[in-house]
Amino acid sequence: MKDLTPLDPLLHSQLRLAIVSLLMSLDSAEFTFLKEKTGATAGNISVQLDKLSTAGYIEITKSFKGKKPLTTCKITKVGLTAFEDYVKALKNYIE
Amino acid sequence: MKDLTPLDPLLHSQLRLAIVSLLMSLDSAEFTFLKEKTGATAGNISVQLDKLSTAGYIEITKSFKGKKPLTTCKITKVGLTAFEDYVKALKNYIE
DNA sequence: GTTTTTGGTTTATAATATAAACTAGTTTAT
DNA sequence: ATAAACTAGTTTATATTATAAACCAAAAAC
Repeated sequence: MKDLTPLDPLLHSQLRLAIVSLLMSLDSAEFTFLKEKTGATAGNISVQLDKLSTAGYIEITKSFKGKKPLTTCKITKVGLTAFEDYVKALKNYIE
Repeated sequence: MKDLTPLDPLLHSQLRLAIVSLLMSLDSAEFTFLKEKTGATAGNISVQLDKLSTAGYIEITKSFKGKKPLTTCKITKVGLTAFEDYVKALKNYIE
């Protein structure tokens, strides 16, 4: 019957899922790009990136674009696997 | 490109999603059954059923099985549509 | 008849998401 | 040259949500 394996709480969040979803198809993205695409506030994004980074799901690189700070994000192997597992688990709920 | 339409927060919750997922395939379920299947505490389920019911996603019927109280849940048309919409939106995130 | 179990609800607490306020620096206009 | 406004974020406070603990009424077991 239905397998209701708990869903990774780190990914089962509107904004973090949106971010990781974008990173899955882009491989690398800038902070401002994520802000635009998700429509979330900068503060919210900052917090969620921190959580994903702390969990090792993404890697954050800080540099400069000209003179302005530039935050770039990239999904890690760990994040990729976590996402795939999440999707697999989720499908049991929605199919 | 990716359509990150916000996910219905009422459904995007581990436990409520599990409950609605079960109701989708069962059409009707008892409180104790949901408790068993989800592994959640009775209090948690009680609260989440209330929220789903208030939103009109499920219909709750209170009766008696012999002499014991019996709470039965059934998904409504509104709930069914909401679930379908949720799944549709979600697929943009995970596919 | 009192203890335990069943089937819940209510309420308190912990976790999470979100936005508001702030920082540090840059560009623009005066 | 300097004040005003903007960029790119971070930190912190608040609102929301999830969850569990405590509770209640009735029934069943002892």
